[in-house]
Amino acid sequence: MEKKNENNPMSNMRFSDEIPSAFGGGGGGSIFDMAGTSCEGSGGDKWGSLGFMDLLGIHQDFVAPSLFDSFQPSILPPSSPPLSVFHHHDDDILHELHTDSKQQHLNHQAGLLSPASTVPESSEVLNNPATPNSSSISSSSNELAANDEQTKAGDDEDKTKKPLKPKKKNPKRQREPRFAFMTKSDIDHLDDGYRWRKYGQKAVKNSPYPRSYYRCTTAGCGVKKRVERSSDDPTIVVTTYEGQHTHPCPIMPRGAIGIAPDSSAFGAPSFIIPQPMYLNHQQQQQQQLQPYIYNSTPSLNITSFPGFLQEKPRFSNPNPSALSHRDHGLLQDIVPTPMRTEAKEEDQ
DNA sequence: CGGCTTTGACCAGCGC
DNA sequence: GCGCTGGTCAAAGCCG
Repeated sequence: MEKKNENNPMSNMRFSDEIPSAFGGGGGGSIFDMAGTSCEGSGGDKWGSLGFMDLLGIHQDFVAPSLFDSFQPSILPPSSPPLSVFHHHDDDILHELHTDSKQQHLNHQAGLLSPASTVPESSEVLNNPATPNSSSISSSSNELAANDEQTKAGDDEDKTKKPLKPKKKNPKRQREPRFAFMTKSDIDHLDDGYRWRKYGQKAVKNSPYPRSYYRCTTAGCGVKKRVERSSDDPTIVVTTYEGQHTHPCPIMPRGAIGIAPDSSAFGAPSFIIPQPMYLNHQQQQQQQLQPYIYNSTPSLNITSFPGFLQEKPRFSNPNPSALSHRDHGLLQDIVPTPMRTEAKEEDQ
């Protein structure tokens, strides 16, 4: 297996709710380099020195404060860039992934859109409440029935096929909220302080890079995460968390202020996702010419996908105000996704 | 030996 | 109904 995450310097991270699987449409948006630090997490032993929890810590130090501040629409200056952290509550995320760019295009054509119009999915999504039980872990009578059928079918074919397994078969598969971010990094699997076990890998359509599936190894914790690389930019890694950890992070990030484990749904910090702010065309072009880069550390970039909004309080920063005094300027280093999308459109 | 990754197969959902 | 694709399972193999 490619235990390639080692010795990797911090990378650039981007936050988003979810990213188009192939990135084809151009995800991406805001990017700002952040200070990179080596991993303090134990996970580093396996997955390298990159500690996501460190990243989180960095967020505190550099990003989170401003993000948190900025996430408050009311206090966002008109020119404030869109936020970079998003999460999903369902499943339509996939749908979004595939339609996101299209939607953004439409949005852009419409000019400055209201966040609501930008993220129709937010309200469309199934929004199934995250159930205590991991959706993929629980079993049901349906499953049992399915098992029976599978078993029967297996009788006929298991000579040549693997024995059928009791797959989950929930009528409406409930999905945990999701939280995704982009990371510009050589490292595929970021160390976020939790322990993950890879349980699958799939080729991604329109992308030469496979998608890996990980599950939190802690007993009873059904959090999953997907990791894939952008086909457009192989240096960008998309990590999507799904579910909530039912346990505290094994490795607390240094200075984990405001990132309480219990409020951290995905092993990621809790953010208040602001309504994305869009720049007008001119602004976008300007920013595009001059990408925003926060140079505290040249290695960490965070990109946002303005198409996503958060609406669950549990993701809100426990104490945004405590951070509000910090560094507002950083937010302005975020480049809105629309820029990229628009650029692509123009290219075509 | 335990934990993890790899990998091929299977299942479910969705679009056509 | 069919095919495609995403997501998951679990045996086998690897590694410390």
